[in-house]
Amino acid sequence: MDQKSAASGGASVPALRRAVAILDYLSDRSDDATAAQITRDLAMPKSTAHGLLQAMEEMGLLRRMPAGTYLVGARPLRWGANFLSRSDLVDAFKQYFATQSALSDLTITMTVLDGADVVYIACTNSAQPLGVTFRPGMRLPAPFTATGKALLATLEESEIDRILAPAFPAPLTRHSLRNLADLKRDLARQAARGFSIDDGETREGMICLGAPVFNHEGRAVAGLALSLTRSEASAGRMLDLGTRLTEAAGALSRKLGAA
Amino acid sequence: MDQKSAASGGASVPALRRAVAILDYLSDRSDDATAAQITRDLAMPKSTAHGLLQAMEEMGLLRRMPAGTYLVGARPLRWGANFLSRSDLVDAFKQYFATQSALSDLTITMTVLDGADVVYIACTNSAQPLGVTFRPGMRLPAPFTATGKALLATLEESEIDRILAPAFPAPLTRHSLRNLADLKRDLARQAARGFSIDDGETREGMICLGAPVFNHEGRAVAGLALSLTRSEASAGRMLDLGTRLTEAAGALSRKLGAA
DNA sequence: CCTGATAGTTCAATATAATGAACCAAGTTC
DNA sequence: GAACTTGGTTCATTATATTGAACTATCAGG
Repeated sequence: MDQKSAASGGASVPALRRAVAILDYLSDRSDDATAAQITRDLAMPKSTAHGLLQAMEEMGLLRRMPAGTYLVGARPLRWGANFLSRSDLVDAFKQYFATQSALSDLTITMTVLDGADVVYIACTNSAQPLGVTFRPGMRLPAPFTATGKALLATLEESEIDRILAPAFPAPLTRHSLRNLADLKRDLARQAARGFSIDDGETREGMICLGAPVFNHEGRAVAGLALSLTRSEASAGRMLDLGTRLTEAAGALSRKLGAA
Repeated sequence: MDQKSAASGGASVPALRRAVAILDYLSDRSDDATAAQITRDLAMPKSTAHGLLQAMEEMGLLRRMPAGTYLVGARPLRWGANFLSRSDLVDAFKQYFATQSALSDLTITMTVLDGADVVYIACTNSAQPLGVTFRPGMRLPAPFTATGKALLATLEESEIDRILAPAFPAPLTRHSLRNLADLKRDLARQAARGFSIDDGETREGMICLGAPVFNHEGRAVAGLALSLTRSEASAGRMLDLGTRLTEAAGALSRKLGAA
């Protein structure tokens, strides 16, 4: 997607950057890629790609199929697992929503903030198709998502500026907020309302309600959201769901030791 | 754990190797690590570690806590998720065992082969403690696990030699098989029996039964196992569970399109 | 308050990895 | 079947990242 050119100081470590780019590239595709495609699409010298792919395969970062195409390997799995196990968030999520029949068969997601993106760490996908199927590991720009807004709203304004001022993300739909000023207005409305709303900003026709989950230190550590189609979203239903959502977020926060 | 010194040709890409080592190191620990610890334990030059950690944090591979310690970052999550979503294995596993009350509250695991290791991709952990809690992303040497043996048994002998002849893994317990010849004898017994057994080879006091899952091409793509404590494992129970396990493996194989 | 030790940062020299060009293999088209 | 295209491999050169050493900051103890 981007390749911010190490504006700050420090070493460049180009091999590592390239490797990360390859893994991201493969994770974006739904099929496997040949060495030539990778070389072309990522615009690297042929021999560089060659050596790198070989090394990455040897390390288990990549898997070479019999046909000679490449797939993401098994090694990163444990890193991702470690990231998830570092918090009780996912466990708390699963436990809580296993017992909430009123919210069953809804699309509910939990994310954490990573730079200007939210990363999905737990999801229950409803049977009703939304145009998006949420999966752990997915990322979306925080300003266009309900969870992202819920999380951003808990930050100091200076912090928001630090994260988003350098580059506001490109819009995903024609409803996506366009700049920092719009976002701040939206966050203010959210404060008055009690939960955040993403109305078609991520995906045309999808509405999401979001609320933050706090840990024992009172820091917002995750965003909780539920998603539905525009046609399901009557004003009354949304108010009801918004209440249930903030309750759920409160319950999860208490589970994590928040006051 | 190991750092096979690129015996084959190709570029070394030391920065990448170092980064992978750091991520592995952090994934092995249950707490976060300071820059100095990483530098020391991984025996890198101070300034190298400094630059690398900085770059890795910037890329989202690492997360720097307020205290200055490092944790695995969010970026690898999507790679792991992509690896899992590349097959229907995990979905098939969850669907199948959601409907099997006879096997409920058992510790059941599914792995794939990655070099000489098995990598756990799906797990249900029983309430009874086994001394190990299986988690996706975990890896263990294939010759000491029931799933690993089940998978190795489906390979040509030449393939087994290619994988294990260079270096047979170090034993985990005093029951762990010691060499390739022992392993091959064990695989022969398994063929006669219909499922594989790990009797305390992974963990003292834990017994696992394993069977392979085949895909539509007839290739063994995953190993399925159930684990119990030695005291739970009467001969009769094991035979019963072994039968159920092979049934489950067959059902999963059919779900994946195997004949 | 001073001293010593430990952690973190900077920078220039050099060992090292990235790369362009040439080479080989395999498959396609006319 | 010959010429062409495309994908994959090798290797010497050079640009560049790694690293040792010097430096600063922070902290604990006497």
